[in-house]
Amino acid sequence: MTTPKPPCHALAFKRRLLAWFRREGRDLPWRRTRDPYHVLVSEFMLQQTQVARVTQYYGRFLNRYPTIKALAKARPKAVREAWDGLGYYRRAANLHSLAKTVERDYGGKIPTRPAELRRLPGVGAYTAGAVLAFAYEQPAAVVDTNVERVIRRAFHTRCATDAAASRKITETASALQPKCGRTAWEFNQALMDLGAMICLARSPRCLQCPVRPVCKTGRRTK
DNA sequence: ATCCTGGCGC
DNA sequence: GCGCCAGGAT
Repeated sequence: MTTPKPPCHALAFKRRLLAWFRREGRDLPWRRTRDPYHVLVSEFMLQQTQVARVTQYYGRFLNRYPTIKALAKARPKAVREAWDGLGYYRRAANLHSLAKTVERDYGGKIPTRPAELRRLPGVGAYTAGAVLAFAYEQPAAVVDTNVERVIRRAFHTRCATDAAASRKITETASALQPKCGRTAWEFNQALMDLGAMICLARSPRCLQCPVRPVCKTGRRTK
C-alpha cells in the first residue's frame, strides 16, 4: 500500500515546482554532496537551527570529522566542542553514538533500510526520510513542518493539523514522489525551499508562488 | 496520542 | 521569564 493515487493537479504541481526550483532553489553546502554521513550531519544540525547558522557550523564540524570513522573515534568532549554554538548538545551526543553504532554494526556504512535508520539514536521519521531522499536519492517522503504546511495548503485545504491529518499529508507526499531518484531529490528539496521561501507559515507569498494556479489555497487568494 | 527537550522570540 | 516550536521518544 505504498503508492496511493496522486491527487489531481499532481503533474502540474510537480512540473511547476521543479521548474521554479531549478531557477530559484538555494545553493546550500549539503546539497552539493550525496555522502550519507555529510547529509546526516546537516540534518541533525537543521533539526534545531536555522539554515543561515548551520551553513557556518557545518563546514567547521566536517573539517574536524570528515568521515563517520573519524567521528566514531573522537572523545565526547571534543565532539561537544565541535558542536559549540549550535546548542541542543544532546543531538551531538546522539550523532556521536550513531557514528559508533554504524562503525560497529554496519561496517561504517549508513543503512539504506528505513527500519534500520530509525533504530539509530536521534533518527525519527523525518531524518530517516531525509537520508533516503537526499543521500541515496530514493523517492522517499521528507515531511518536516514546512513541507507539511505546503502539502496541506496545496492539496488538503480543509483538513486539520492533528495526527490523522499528518498521516494523510505524508501519504500525499509519498504519492507525489517522482519515480526517478534524481528527480525525487530535486522535488523534495524544492518542497523545502517553497516552504522556506514562499509558502511561509504566517504570511505566504502567494503572488510569487510557482504553484499558485494549482494550489487549493493560493488559487483563491488575490 | 502524549510527553519531552532546550533555544529563542515576545 | 514564559510559551512556542520542531523534532524524537515512548
